Amino acid sequence: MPELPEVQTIVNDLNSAGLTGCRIIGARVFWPRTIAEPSPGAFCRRIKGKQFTAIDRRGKYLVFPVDDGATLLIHLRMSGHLNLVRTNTPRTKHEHVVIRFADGRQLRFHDPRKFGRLQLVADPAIILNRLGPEPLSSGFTASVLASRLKKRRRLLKPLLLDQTFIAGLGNIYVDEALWEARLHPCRQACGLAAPEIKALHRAIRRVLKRGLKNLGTSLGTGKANFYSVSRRRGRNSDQLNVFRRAGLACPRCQSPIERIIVGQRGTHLCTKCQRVVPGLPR
DNA sequence: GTCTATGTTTGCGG
DNA sequence: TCCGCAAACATAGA
Repeated sequence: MPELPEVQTIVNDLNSAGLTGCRIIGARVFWPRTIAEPSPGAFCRRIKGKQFTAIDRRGKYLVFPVDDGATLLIHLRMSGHLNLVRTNTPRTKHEHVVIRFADGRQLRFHDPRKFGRLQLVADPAIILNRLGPEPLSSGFTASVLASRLKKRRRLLKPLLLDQTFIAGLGNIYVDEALWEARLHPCRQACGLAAPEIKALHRAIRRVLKRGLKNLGTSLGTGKANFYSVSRRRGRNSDQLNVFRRAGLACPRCQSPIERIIVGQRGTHLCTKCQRVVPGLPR
């Protein structure tokens, strides 16, 4: 669920809360598998007495450099949330890891589906360098995208979801970007014409910036939905043009949005605006 | 009550 | 290289 705009919103919230520089007085783990490395016991011992020197993001990872040189990486996967609460707040059912700070606050990792992971590593680059370019960085130009697309024969949808191709996109923003760029999710990456690549580049950046401006996308009322720190909702769902809108009118041409499966993922598109073979009727 | 789908990532087999 | 599938889980919605 949390994609780049949602993760960045959480990072911003944690920074506003002034979490960097707070002394960590201890940690507790209630679901061991949530700690990918080291062991839960070692994790608690090593983080105790330290502090975060910054809070950052790379792709969908939250990145917390620790003052002893290690780095805490958090990946929220499907249903992870972070709650920042006072010490005396009762622990809720799905809060699997609690990090206690000297100022009486706690950062709690809440994750009903238990897919999310925390890892404390010596060298985060080993993990983060695998990721593709940051789509909102200045280095991510249309020509960078073009040269990467040219080398790949895969379909656009699964390729854009591949974090080693481009970092931070998930199902929501890929569908939105492809609609915005008028590209069918089943187009082959190496088959795009130059103007189409430019349109895709613009669309990716536009939908991510819009998501960020709206503090992320929160859908419905479900518990497995995106909330920023301490359950604050984003309002980007109002801005979605196709995602979870099957049967509703395409905002551009009024024909109904369809939902198909591409690469085993639910995919939303307008088959009138987004043609597999451009120029030809579907 | 039962069944299905789910916004992520990884690893496997073909 | 690329694809499909399963697994890690809980919950919402039909």
